[in-house]
Amino acid sequence: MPVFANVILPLPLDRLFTYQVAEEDIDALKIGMRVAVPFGKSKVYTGVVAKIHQEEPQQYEAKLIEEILDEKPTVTTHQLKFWAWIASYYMCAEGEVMKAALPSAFLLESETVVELNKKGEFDEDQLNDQEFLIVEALQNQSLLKIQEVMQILEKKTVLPVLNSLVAKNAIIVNQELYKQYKPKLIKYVRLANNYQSEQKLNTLLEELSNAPKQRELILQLFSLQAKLKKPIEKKQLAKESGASASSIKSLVTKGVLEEYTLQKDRVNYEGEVNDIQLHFNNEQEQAYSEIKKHFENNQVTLLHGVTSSGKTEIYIKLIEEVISKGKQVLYLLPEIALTTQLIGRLKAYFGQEVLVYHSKYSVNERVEVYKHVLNNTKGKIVIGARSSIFLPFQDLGLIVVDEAHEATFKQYDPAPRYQARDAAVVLANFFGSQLLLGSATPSLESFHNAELHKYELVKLTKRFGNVLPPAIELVDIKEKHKKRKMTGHFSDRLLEEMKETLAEGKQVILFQNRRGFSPILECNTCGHSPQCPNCDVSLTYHQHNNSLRCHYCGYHMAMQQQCIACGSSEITTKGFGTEQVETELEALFPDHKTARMDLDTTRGKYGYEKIITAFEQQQIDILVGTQMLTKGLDFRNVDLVGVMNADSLLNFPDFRAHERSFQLLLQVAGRAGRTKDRGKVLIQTYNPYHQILQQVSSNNYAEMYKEQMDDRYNFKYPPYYRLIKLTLKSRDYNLVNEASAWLAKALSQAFHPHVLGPEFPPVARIRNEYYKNIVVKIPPKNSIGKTKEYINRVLKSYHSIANYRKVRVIINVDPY
DNA sequence: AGCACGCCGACT
DNA sequence: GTCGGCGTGCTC
Repeated sequence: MPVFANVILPLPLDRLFTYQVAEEDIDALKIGMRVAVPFGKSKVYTGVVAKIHQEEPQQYEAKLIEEILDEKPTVTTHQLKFWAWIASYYMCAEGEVMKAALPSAFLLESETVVELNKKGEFDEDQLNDQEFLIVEALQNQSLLKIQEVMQILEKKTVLPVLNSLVAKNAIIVNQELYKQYKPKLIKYVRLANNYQSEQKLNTLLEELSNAPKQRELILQLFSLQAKLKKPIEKKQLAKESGASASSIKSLVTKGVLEEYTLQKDRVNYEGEVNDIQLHFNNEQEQAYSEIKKHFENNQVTLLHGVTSSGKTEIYIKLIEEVISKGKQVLYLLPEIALTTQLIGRLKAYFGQEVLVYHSKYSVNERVEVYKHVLNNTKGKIVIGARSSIFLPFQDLGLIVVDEAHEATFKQYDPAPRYQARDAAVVLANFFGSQLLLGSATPSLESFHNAELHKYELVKLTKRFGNVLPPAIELVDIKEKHKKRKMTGHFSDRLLEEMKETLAEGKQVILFQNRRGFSPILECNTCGHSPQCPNCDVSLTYHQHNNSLRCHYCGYHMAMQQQCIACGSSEITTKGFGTEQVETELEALFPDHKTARMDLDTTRGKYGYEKIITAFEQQQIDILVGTQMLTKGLDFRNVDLVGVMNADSLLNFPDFRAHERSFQLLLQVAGRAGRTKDRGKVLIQTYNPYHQILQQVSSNNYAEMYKEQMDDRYNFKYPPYYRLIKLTLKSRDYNLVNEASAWLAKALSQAFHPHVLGPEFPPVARIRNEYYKNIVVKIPPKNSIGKTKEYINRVLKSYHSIANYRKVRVIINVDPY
């Protein structure tokens, strides 16, 4: 009986593909293994086996699986089930989920390579110019990729040329898989067996008396061995002895030393493990036992604890208990908060048990973490960003979602557009594991769930060590402007407080939300401001390299001295960003060290850490930054936090703008006064009577919640209604309009009046592509599954209209 | 998504 | 006459 396998391929296609299993592979092949399969005319893809069966396909002849890439499954059945759920809920292909779920080193793609046909006889005279070029290139370089062939010939369609060469027996064309994951190999040295006895050794040292460097090397090797009591790295020996690599080499050639290699784990923790005792206060003790009680009933629990109320200690205690039972723990954090601070804390406590998984890790590092989790070999605790929900857990006992309100748990692009916090609930269900959502400012969705008793709620209302919450003061900059009390973007109040704080030797954080508030150029004469040629946005001014840039497509040009439209040289910058704040600071506080933390200054793997460390060690007095400042950072010496302008947050055109402003402002405020002294927060605004700002200043979550929920109810938004956003995109402006109008009308037939749009987004053109949005609102009583089914049906008929097919439709379920 | 196949305009 | 452009349809 022939055996077949359904394979998930890393493509945005809505189905699996069936391949035949070769006779000799039938016993070896298991569900969850990776296989290399031919696809189309020339491609080879890595796929994952989702099902093995004996139903022969009737419509086509199944191709054979080319190769099995695993000895045992890389993907667990839990994962396959989870992938299927994600694909169906977030309306995308399983292949897209697979791409997000597996480290890219696991998914090799084939590449066509060309080499000379050494066996074949051919006549060079029979080649035309192009063919000759290829043969000539192959004489210098044994392998050519298609890309390289294209470069040599300076054209795109190279296949006819290659085919002709194959026909003339000149070359052969092969499919080559990309290189696999590479283990990290370290070279070690040791004394050869012959010299292990003391007697032999003495003779050796005598022999080497006229080769002092080599003699020193041997002695150094011994002292290192005695000190470290573990294998000696070649590099380290060279460094310690000051000898060159060639001295080592000559000792190896003499047979005195032996070289050998060992595989080194990239994910190693070499720091110390401290025996830290957790001391709970009464409130923490209470919260902890409540959480435990809810967990016993398998309830998702929401921990609503004000900033620095000691949530982390509670997590640690819960984690400790779970791993002591031999189960695994997943600790989810928003990407941005994944800094050394928290990881350091957990590693100091749990040592080798901690694995870290996020996007700044290299492909190879991710493979190692993946394997450790799969085999349960090392580390029971995974700290990671949203994608770590896809790791191959065996026995997951607990998931902690920290800063659970954070929008970055939702993936925006590419598909799968999943919300890791929500998906974690499903994941926890699969494993029967406990789930804790932690936040100082829970999202309305989560809090609503707690109200409905879908989740249980546990509160921490006091800051740890009874530190008072920071005093929050609103500064009316409209009035300050009137009374001429502003210096640049600083009010007299802010300057006053800053001077006082700095005088006490304390630090200051200034927060400037860059979004929608970057400096743009404007001509005083005609009002023109330079636009991006590819996107519908104004270019923003970047002082550090004196250029104008587009944030969407990266287009940039030199700063203009004259207006492009009218030639006037009277140009001003409008709006302000972190850079400008920093410049003003340098003039206002020349004796204090300032630094800036935003996307520009934190590039690179350690950019972020450098600034944080410098600030921690108080080499920086004033730190200016964007959102990044708000996440999970713990600075002991900060007494003042200034928000340069709160209005840009509040005026953001989004139904969550108010909720998000509240969260952000309270998070920023939480950076102030984390120790004994009461911190101070100044929020500058044109609109101090705004209800959100009032609620922030009185730290009144309950009131904010009630008011926002009323709005959501009245305007039919989440958490009452669910949303699905469809975005249409094309280079053809008219076609986007036409196609989106058609789609909106088709959807309205079933969902009227709950279809919004089509509408252009605030930035309607990006990289020369036009965008238009349609939002479907799903009333609470309607089935989400049925709604999606219907949308899929509409999309099917949409795609059957040939003209509309070139307009891409992006589906975003529960958009943020 | 790729990638081949197929049908039309601008060049030797 | 061909080269090379993009539109169309398929991939087990």
